[in-house]
Amino acid sequence: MAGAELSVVPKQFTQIKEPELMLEKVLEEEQKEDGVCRVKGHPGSAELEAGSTHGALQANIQEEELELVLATPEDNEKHIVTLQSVHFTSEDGALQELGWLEEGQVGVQPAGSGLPSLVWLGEGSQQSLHQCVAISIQEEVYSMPELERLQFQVLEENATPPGEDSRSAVSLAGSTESIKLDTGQKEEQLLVEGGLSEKAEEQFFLVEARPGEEGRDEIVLTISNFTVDEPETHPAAGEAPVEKADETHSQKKTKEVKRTFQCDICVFTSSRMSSFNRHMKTHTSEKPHVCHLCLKAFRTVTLLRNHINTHTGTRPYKCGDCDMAFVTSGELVRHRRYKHTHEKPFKCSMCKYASVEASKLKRHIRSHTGERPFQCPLCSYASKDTYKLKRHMRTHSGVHLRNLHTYKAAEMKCRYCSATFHERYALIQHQKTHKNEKRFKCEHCSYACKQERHMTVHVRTHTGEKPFACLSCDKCFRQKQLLNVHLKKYHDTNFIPTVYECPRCGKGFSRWNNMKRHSEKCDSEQEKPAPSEKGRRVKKRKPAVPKEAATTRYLVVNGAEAAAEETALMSRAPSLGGLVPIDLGEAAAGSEDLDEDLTCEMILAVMDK
DNA sequence: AGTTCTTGCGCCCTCTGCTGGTATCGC
DNA sequence: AGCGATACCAGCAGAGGGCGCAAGAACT
Repeated sequence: MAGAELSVVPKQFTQIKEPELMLEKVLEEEQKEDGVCRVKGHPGSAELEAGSTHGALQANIQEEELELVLATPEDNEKHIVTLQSVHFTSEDGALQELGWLEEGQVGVQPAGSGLPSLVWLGEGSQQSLHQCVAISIQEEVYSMPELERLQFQVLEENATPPGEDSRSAVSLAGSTESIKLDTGQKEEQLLVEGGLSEKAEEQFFLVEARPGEEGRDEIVLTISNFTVDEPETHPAAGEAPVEKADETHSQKKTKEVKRTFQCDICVFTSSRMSSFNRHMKTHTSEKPHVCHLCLKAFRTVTLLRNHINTHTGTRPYKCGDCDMAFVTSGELVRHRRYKHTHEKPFKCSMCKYASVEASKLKRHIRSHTGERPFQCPLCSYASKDTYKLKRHMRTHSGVHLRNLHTYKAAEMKCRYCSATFHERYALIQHQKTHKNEKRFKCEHCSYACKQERHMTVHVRTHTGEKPFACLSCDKCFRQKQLLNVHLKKYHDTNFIPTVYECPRCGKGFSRWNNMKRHSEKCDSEQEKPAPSEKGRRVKKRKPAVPKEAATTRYLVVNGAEAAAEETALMSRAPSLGGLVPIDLGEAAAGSEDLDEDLTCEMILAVMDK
């Protein structure tokens, strides 16, 4: 922005911490015939001009007023303007002394005015199609938490109705999150005044608050015009901006005065009154549409109709290629993609994966990024989706047994039979009886198993089938995993076999249990065990990796609740050394929950500590 | 205002690979 | 009988398929 000169308190870009601090200034706009929008502002005297590939940008600052002139380009396409800031310096105090800044304000200050520039105007960034304003605020002026409520005055394009300022209120829920800044509250007021018709549309702004450059105590607010960020015209990262194919459409879009209906109860916003009204019903218990068959009530006719279809079995959308039928057309389309057309519109950019649904692609991408947003509250495990976490939580079920014993008023039905239960534990125990059913029985022997795949493998022991052949030698295997082990062991030159060494004699073994068995014998040969240890039953537990001196250490606490608390704490902080909390009192009482060898381990651990 | 299309979330399932424990086999 | 290797079994977790449903967006 060479040559730009402004000296003004540009309150059009003023942010005010609280509503009562809001400037009483109202922007005056003049709609000029040549499509130039003049915005009258505040004292100053300077003039800024900049050429732009999209059009001319002018900011005329005269005494007592600032005029920012946005000259539309020849093709009337909305040009892209980027305002970038420089930082408050130690001289911001001087600015306040000069009356340019009220305390807690951020002003726009032209470069080259002899005072430190606060914001300069730049032509459209080549990297972005967003119309945006970036403002940096020194943290001494605002801290992130203070940015809870800001008031912006935004220069509107010439379509803004005269007399309507575009001040917008925004609440920053999170200091580092992108949020929508909208004019909804203002419009709500205008609606009361009858100033806007319902057809008027909102203008979205995206406000991002983030810390500034490293080493600088600043906050950078970037205010982006949402309306120009059309997905169809938004270039992918790394691509040069492309001219909009439908300029008339985009121009219309950007020139419309938009508004938003914002829910006071949740974060919901909508551009349509009808959607807003429908949403608001979700916050009420009003369910005027009652099913005549079961008296269940619903908010909308459509929901009731879908519900009644579950009674009647009505599924109007029938698949032409199979017997499936669905309540909605969308379900049918999705079904056809899955089962018949195999159309997968959502393609992964990192691999060949494609999916029918966007959510599946989103889930898939986590396998590339390693993102695991779903953290287990009891251990370090984190999952990529909710179901896996839910499945994982079953492994903690023995710790949380008491939670399973709450009486539930609603009956819980067994998924395998017609039995019902009011206690979750009883249900789970019952379902286990189904789970342990060995439904798959061998035709050739008495072997039975729970899973079909195991039966498939077992049957091969009768047929002699070994479908997994090694390509490097003639060996064949009944199981793929055995082939894999073989390949690693005999044909993979990089394969380093795991060796478990006997801690007594150092002899190596390929399997931990063999080493363990050897070690016990080696132990008894080399040193006679103490009488107390002689009768000790060896507790079986999973060997740690590596297998060197895998001794479990116990943290002895007093009371079961304390033990549970410590367990939770330890699981969240593996760095604490993997201590296993255990209730000494319960152990001493000889609880059935603690076997004798565990007690011995515990005592050893106490001695160790 | 009603209807239809689209989107997103959640739930549950299967398939698969890996790993560990146990049983069995062969030397 | 002892020992090592192999076979078998089972559980957990990763990945993905398929569907139900609510709600937003678009259309009539």
